[in-house]
Amino acid sequence: MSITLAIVEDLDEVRDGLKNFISLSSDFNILDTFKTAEEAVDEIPNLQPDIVIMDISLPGMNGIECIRRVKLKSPNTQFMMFTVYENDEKVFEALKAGASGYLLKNTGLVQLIESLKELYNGGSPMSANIARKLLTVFMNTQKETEPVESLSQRENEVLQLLAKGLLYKEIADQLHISIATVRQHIHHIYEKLHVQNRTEAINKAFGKN
Amino acid sequence: MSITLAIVEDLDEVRDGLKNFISLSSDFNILDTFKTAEEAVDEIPNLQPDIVIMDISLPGMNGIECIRRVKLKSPNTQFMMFTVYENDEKVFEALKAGASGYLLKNTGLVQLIESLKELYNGGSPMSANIARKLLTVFMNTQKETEPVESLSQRENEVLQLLAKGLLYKEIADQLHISIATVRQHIHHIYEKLHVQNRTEAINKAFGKN
DNA sequence: CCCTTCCTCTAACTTTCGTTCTATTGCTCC
DNA sequence: GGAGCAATAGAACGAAAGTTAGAGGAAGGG
Repeated sequence: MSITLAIVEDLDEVRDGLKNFISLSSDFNILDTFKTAEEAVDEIPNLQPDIVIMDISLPGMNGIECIRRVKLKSPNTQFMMFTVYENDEKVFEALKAGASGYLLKNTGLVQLIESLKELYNGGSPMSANIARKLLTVFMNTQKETEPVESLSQRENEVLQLLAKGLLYKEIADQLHISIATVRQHIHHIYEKLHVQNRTEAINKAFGKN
Repeated sequence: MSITLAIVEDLDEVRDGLKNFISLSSDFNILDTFKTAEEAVDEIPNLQPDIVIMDISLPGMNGIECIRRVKLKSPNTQFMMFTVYENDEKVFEALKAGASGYLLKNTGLVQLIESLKELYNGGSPMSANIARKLLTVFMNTQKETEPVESLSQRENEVLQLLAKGLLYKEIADQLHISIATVRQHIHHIYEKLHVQNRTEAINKAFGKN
């Protein structure tokens, strides 16, 4: 019941170092290693490994695009990023592409072994710095709705019609009030929701984001 | 330059075990330990520790509520959850309350020491299972709405930005094209969707109504 | 090679949106 | 019996949105 692996890493020392160290453990079986994303995309679907250890910076196609392509033909394979990249863009792009683990290259080899097992068992091992980035995004999406002063009855009615895409004039006619009043209500709605226009108000009011 | 700590944990063996083990390291200075959240809420603000190790299940007030209250009066303190709870609700509640680290109690003490240092240095160490939960939420929030067919690739891109409430100018900047072109695309979008304005287009494209 | 589609752009509009200021009425709360 | 708020409204103005007409380049199919 050993865990099958593939490694994609262009630097010879790193690739060989990983291979040699991991091979010491009987829990793992390294099926193959690759120097380029292109080779990996061609071959990994034939191997269907449990886990691919993936670098980001590779000559030609990068590791993130490599994940996208391999994943299509090897859907049960999990990807462990192992890279020096720590900037938000790369991290989030890799995770969106389908990486389930993300370790920085300063991670110890013993820790890497442990993390591979955790990944195999359904966890998402990641360096603390990476996890913090993810947590920050989480906090931003989950942050409690700030004390938005609730809209008045009339303002809610206007908002409903506004969300349908009606013109101010149509809203005015439907509610039997003047356009000037509609403008007033809408202005208040925008103030209370802290937005600048119709679309933002709709998104905010009906939790789209 | 040792890291100051407080521990909130009701079980004597666990609390003492943590205290004794961590005390072996000169990197840490345990200021005090607490058996209940109530005591912690009263005393921790006076201590202003760098980190609080927090259990969730406590007699009386639970650890999550305890974080919320302590955080108000000790804003620079970071919270490391150390608990057996692994269900989504507790995990997310704790993170939302302000925990920056989350370790399950099966974590080794050596690993805990390491994680405390990472937390102090701005990371968010968390058990792989916890990170996976966070990653799952991330993936759900990041998935894009599927493209509306009949619209061209470019028109779909414009529509996505349009739906966020961006100004024409902002859309133009983001796509690196002129405002005039944005107008063209949007005009075509409206034609194809048989609508007259932004809001109707959004409703039609993303089956609101 | 022509035809079509897509993407890009200029230019000159009209219409609608959104802001700001002011003001009246009616209601409630203390 | 003010103080405060919700709803109403007019007026004037700048800022966006949306329309229309025309045109060129790139890509792909018949």
